[in-house]
Amino acid sequence: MKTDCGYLMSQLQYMGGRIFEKILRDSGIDAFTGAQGRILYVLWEHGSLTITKIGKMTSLAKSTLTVMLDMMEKKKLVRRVPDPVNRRQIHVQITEKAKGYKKEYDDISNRMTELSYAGFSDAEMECLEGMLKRIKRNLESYEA
Amino acid sequence: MKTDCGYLMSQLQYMGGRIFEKILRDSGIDAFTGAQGRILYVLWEHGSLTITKIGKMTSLAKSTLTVMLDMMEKKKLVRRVPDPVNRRQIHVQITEKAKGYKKEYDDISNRMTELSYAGFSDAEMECLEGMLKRIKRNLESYEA
DNA sequence: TGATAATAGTTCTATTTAGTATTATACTAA
DNA sequence: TTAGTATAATACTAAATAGAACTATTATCA
Repeated sequence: MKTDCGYLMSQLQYMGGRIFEKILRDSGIDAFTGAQGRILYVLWEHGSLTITKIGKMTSLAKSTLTVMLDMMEKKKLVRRVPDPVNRRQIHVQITEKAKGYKKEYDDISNRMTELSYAGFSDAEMECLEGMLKRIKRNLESYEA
Repeated sequence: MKTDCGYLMSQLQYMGGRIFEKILRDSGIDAFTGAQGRILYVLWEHGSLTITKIGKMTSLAKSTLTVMLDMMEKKKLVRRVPDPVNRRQIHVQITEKAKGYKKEYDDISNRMTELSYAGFSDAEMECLEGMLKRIKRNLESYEA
């Protein structure tokens, strides 16, 4: 079947990204960007993770993360701690400073959600989320 | 309602982008990239468009398009033609060379669709597409 | 054990994306 | 008609993203 879903999702990504960055800045947050927020998102949840795990959870490539984490370390949002046992691994720890931004970020995420899914019923949102998860599984099994 | 749809869509974007680029390269196409393909997509349809219109159709910022079109012009995929009447406007024309890639691109798009939406019924795809369009309208009315 | 493979991260390079400021042109209204 | 505003595109800067090649470490197994 012919569909434009892929194209539509790109567009939502561009627009949504611009809007999110703007709301962040309008809220006076200059400590981190939207992209950095997506990495913090998994660290707010887990506190400390290896880079490989962050890659799995965010779906970002590892070379992307090296760069992002460099920046975030410079801004004291995260800390790299080598694993004493497996010396190949680096644990990325979230700092107290970054923990302090969680609430504000959640508020902005919620605003973004309200704005994006205006007019959606709960059932529709669940339906959408379910389908996105299925697509994710499809892509993951292809990439693997 | 709490949802992860935004986060999920970012992830699909990252994974899907990597996969698409890889399929492009594995298909022997090095004349353009996935991002450039999204711009060609609207030009294959319309032949010639002003930069502002390409921005509207792709949802890309105009400063993004200046750079992308520079590259695509260098690769002879498009041509910039000033409007003789309104001298502020530039018409971006697709070249014969770029037209020749349409079929291959469509084939790859179709493969990407099959892979992404494996297990989806036609009704589900239409449902998804409808919801994405609604989100797009919501974001557009916010950005305006 | 020692060779080889696998894993974890980084570096380097190139592309993509967008905000802000700027230039040039067109439109509008006093 | 000209002053002010809106529109169209570019220039400049900075960040985000990923592939390929690399280093270092750990695991495997003949």
